[in-house]
Amino acid sequence: MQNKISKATIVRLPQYYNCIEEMLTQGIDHISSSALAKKMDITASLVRQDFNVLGLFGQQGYGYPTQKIYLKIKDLMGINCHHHIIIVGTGNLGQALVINNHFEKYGFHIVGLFDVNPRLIGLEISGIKIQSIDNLEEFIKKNRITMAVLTVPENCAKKIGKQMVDAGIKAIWNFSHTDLNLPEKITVENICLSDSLMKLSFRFHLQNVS
Amino acid sequence: MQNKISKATIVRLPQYYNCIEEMLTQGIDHISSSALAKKMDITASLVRQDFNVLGLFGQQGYGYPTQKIYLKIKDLMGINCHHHIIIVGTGNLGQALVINNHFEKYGFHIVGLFDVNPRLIGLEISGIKIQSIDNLEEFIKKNRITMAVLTVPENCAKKIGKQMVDAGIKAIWNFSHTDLNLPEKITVENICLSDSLMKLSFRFHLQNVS
DNA sequence: TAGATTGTTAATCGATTAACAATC
DNA sequence: TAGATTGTTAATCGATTAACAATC
Repeated sequence: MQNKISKATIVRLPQYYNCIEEMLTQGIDHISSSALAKKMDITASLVRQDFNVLGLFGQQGYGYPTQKIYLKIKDLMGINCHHHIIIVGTGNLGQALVINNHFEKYGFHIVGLFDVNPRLIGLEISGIKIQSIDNLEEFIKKNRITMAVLTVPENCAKKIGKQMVDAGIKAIWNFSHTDLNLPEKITVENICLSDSLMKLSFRFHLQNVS
Repeated sequence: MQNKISKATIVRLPQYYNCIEEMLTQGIDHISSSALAKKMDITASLVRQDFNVLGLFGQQGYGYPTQKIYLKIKDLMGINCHHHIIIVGTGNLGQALVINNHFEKYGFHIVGLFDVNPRLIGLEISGIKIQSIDNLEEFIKKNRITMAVLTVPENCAKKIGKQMVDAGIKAIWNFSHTDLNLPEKITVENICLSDSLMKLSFRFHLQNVS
């Protein structure tokens, strides 16, 4: 099945998930590719192509069973089971992520917070104590943590990234504005806020100046 | 020139900017497409194609003049002049954005903060007072604000988005996890953190379970 | 001049859309 | 059965790569 799931399909996967979740809450128990496509603002053909490579199947003349497809996507994304994650860097952004806690909803349970700043170490956020980054490696190994959020400044991101991977981390949600240069088998998802802001600025400029 | 700058090219534009900025600080005054490509992990051909549609030109046998190209990209992205922006929603994420202030570096000057929460209204963050969202429309009109950051909860995002556009906002950096459904001429850049987290989870799952 | 590297056209690759037979 | 809609193949579209003549 996963012989060739394109990047473009992966981007749409969470969107399908959200869309179908909403339908479930509305009590809709089946949906056609064309109805889903309309809601997602894409073509029905693309929905069917995506579902095909993802191994999601429907029934001719009827459509796709909402509940079943929903659970299957959940399964594919690995958010049906609980993951333990840590957050490294508890500055403003790190703290905001902990407090907003979009994680729990998707099965990500925060089990550790780390920082270098002695003024933060020992503080509790949402009931979790901030530890010294000196404990990082030991903590990862001892608790067999595989997933981490990296919200440290640019200048130390590469170093800490490598440290974490050496200790056993396999996936990193990277908010530092730098490329971590890690081995290919490590899954890294970059969020570069300033790049996104510049994109906005460029598109705005193009519309309003040209 | 801007007859057809593809989405893919726009994504790379801030990356070119960062790359070339770094080179400038290193005192490199010209660069070939192949050297830049190597640094960006793309092909030299793609660099030249991108630069062509963007109107960035070099010299055969020599390459591209770093300084000139840098300033031209800055110009294209509209970050050579000062923009006044406002932040609507000063919860944890909004506050983190103000405090981290990635804005100023790119010429975005925060001139207003807004929230509904009476416990936040009147507080100052980085020297800027949080106002009631009731003042929002008047403030936008009076100060001719065209760009806004939207960091409010999902359930009120659409309403506030429309309000802002009616008052004169032309570009929105949208952190609420919802589609704003605004007219096409309004530039919207969405950041959906939970979608990004799900993408990470899926890719991780694919690597480590299959 | 000779070497390097651009600007640009043509070829390839990948992703989206269209079409339609299969079938619930 | 007739209508609806899938699953899948073929056609199109867009983006990337390769190639090379032009030229600094």
